[in-house]
Amino acid sequence: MGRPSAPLLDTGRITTAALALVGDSGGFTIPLLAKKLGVSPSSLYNHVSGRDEIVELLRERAMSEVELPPHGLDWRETVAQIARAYRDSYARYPRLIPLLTEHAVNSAHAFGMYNALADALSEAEFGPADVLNIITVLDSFVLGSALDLAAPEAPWRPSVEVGSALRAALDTASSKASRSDEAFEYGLRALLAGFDPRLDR
Amino acid sequence: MGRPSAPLLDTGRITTAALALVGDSGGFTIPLLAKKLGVSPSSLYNHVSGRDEIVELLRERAMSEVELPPHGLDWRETVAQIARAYRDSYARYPRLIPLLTEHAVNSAHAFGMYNALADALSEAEFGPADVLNIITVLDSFVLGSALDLAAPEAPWRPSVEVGSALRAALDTASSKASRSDEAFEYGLRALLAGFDPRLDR
DNA sequence: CCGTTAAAACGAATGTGATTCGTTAAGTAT
DNA sequence: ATACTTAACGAATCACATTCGTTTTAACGG
Repeated sequence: MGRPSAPLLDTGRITTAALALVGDSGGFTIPLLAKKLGVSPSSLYNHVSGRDEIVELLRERAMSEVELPPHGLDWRETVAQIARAYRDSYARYPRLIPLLTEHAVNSAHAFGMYNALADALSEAEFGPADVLNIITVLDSFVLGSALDLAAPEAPWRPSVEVGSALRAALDTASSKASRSDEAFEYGLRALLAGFDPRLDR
Repeated sequence: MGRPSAPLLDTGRITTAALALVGDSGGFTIPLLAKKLGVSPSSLYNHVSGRDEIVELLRERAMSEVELPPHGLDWRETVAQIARAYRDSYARYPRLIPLLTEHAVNSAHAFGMYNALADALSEAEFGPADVLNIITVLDSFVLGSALDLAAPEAPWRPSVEVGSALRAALDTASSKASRSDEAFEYGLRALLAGFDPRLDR
């Protein structure tokens, strides 16, 4: 076939197609991706170094959808908005999260977010150690919540040995997504109430 | 070779060897596992249905190491001890977590833990909806914290665009493990302070 | 314009991993 | 003893990620 007049591929198209694959089935393989792009698997390697780089592109794409709130808000409001946007960006592609857990984070967008958090917390009365702890805690909580949302069905429909307290709790659950949403808000509220610049360590 | 006088394999030995593989390199493949057990890859299929079942065995093994605290403690103490034990069981094998995120949870031990949490919270003044939310939040936070611990090195050594607040925060960090430990305790304290039966939704 | 270089596609080939199947030999129950 | 099951093996299959050599054509420098 030789070189085409107009390139068939670029990283943007690869990223979009890969994200669609992940969103559909979670099954993201090079052959499937190539087929979706109407191209041979080896052609991809003219644009990316390998599968891992595609995963990084997906992370960056997801993170780029995190909108940072304006300056000047109350720190609680800033933190809450960032945490929600961060979690929403993962919630949009739940099947993406397991892929992202396999490698380190080096996302430019992620650091933009960390900067915004650090600035807001610093402008409140939080010291540097608290700032780092809070950012780490938020990161863990958001990622964990996204994983909870991605969990494939019924971790909440056990077979045996459910006590009355747990059963009553489970019976309050509606759909998985809304339960996960509600728990995220619940935890976020608890964290914001629990973070306090005056408790300072 | 034919059938050996004494069986070479059982699920316990398979689990132990797999856990050792995961702990060493994170690289857990059937051929490597077979080699470690001194056995041919296909022999494993006489004892487990496939790779996924081995992953489930690993989850169960890790969860079995979670020791539940005695009854009658203050709910904060109960929750704190369970959360720590839960997180420690993952922290012991950080490279295991990415494997576990790929499939649903159906762990018997996990339900024992959920039961203990539900009982303790219920004996305090928490209603069923709160109980479910708190369990979900704890689960997310623990899993996210374990993921943070598993993250392969320097998500905290960025290349560019670090503001002064973030830089100051990063400069307080010691080793990765101790930073992660400290953040976990910090977040746990915040959550316990933020959970309050009287705020009741 | 023309020739050289680099880009971008392809197909074939390699290596690894997961799984299946047929075979063999040794336990186990009638 | 005979029949059935268990647990090992090796060979074979299939999928995936990646590399390489080849081809065609775009882009660029004279």
